[in-house]
Amino acid sequence: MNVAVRPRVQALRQAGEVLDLADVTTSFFPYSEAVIVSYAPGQEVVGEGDPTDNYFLVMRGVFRAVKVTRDGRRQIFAFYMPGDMCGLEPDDTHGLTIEAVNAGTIAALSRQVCRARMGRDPQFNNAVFDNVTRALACAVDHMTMVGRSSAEERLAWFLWMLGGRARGRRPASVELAMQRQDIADYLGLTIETVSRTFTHLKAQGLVALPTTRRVDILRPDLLERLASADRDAPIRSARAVC
Amino acid sequence: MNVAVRPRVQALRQAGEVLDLADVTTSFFPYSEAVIVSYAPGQEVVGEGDPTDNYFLVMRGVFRAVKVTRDGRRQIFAFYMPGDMCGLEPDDTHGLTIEAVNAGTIAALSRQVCRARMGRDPQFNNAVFDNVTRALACAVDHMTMVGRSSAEERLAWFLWMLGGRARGRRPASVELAMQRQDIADYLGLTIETVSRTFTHLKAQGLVALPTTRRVDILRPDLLERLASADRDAPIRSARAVC
DNA sequence: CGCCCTGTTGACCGCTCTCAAGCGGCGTGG
DNA sequence: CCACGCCGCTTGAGAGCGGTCAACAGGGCG
Repeated sequence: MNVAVRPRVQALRQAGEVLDLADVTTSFFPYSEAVIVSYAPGQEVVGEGDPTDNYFLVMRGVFRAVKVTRDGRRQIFAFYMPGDMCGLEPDDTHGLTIEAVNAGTIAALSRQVCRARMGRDPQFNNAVFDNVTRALACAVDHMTMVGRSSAEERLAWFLWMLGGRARGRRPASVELAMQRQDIADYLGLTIETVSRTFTHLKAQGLVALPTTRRVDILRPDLLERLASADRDAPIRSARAVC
Repeated sequence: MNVAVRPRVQALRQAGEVLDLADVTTSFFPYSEAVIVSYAPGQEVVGEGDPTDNYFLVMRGVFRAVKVTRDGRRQIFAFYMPGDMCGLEPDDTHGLTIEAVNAGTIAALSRQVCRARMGRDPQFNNAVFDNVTRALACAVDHMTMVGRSSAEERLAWFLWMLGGRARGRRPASVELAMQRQDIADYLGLTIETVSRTFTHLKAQGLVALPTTRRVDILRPDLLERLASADRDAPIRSARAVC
């Protein structure tokens, strides 16, 4: 585990590896004590039940928020990408486990310092508040999918959402940072159903899979139609925390 | 629709109709312009797509946050009780419809004034921030149930959660403010499955239903075990009533 | 080459949905 | 007072989607 302090933030920013939102937020860190930590794939940032000492800001890579029941059932609540904040809990222990999906870097912010800063700095407070309400809005869509949609619709929505999070225009191809089990646990399905549904989408000509981790979107129109069980909703901001 | 202003808050507080949390929050309203509105059962507070002009604080009654797809599928994201804030959206339109489940009263707070006040008043900011992160934490459990549990587990969890929201000790009996369709849409089930599952829980002796709207919890131990999505857990003592 | 890990495919089963009928409380009106 | 209709809820029969269990495929790597 690679631990460093402040200068790392500058280095990452100068390297252009950090997205805008992270950039905006990190501009507030000189006042607190951000600890930058790098994680290997699968490594745990915090576990369920750990004390809520820190809030986290993703700098690089993809992280996942996981809830595991005692008998082993697993639900992924969100994937966090650069610029996303996570670990904001109401109580003094974490209700979720946060893990690195692949190699990534996270900034740990003292919860206490963070809260104090929120009280003093409206701009920072707004950024955090916006992040949390955005996470809530995303959870609404996520839950509607998990609760009310077919496997095909869920996967289409997932791919559509990933495409929407890219910078700039919606890409014709999305990279899957996570493996099938993570997708299944995010969508409330089994790994077999995810696999079969990919096959089905391929057979219909909606997507192609040059590799297991890359999805070419051949028919964005049809994919979107499947994805939007709610077609009236305006397309959410591409930066939504999902 | 009954509209009044500030004095109504005082009246309600003096009448003891408002819970502590609402009370704490309303103490900040003299500085903003709270508009108190009463709603009849089923009445809409805001609809999906409406501009995000206000945040809302439930004063009395139960409200629901609903997402409806074009083809009529319905998912309830949350039930709000006195003291809960809702309508906090990141963007300038609501992503959810908020409706009264039964007769209730809500305080509408100008979003702009509210945000400004959050920037100036750390105590108010903390109250709001706590409310939002709590909503997130609740969504995690909710999603885990919808995504990974059987109908029986979902309903058990729902009843267990309602019991946990009561003031003081966990009650032996809970009142269902909402009808079966709302429970179904909250849990991602159909009304028939909810009904059958109630029957099943009755047959097992876990609960009794003196009326369709009241549930006596006869075996809290077994209900909790079902609710905690832990099929492997040993059966706890029948006398372990919280 | 052979092992391991991830992903795919197949066969079968069961939970929940769908469609449909029946029930019971309550308000209305004769 | 009872008859009637409405609405919310329950119950039943049958079907289908996705879960479960199991075998297989393919790529990476020692």
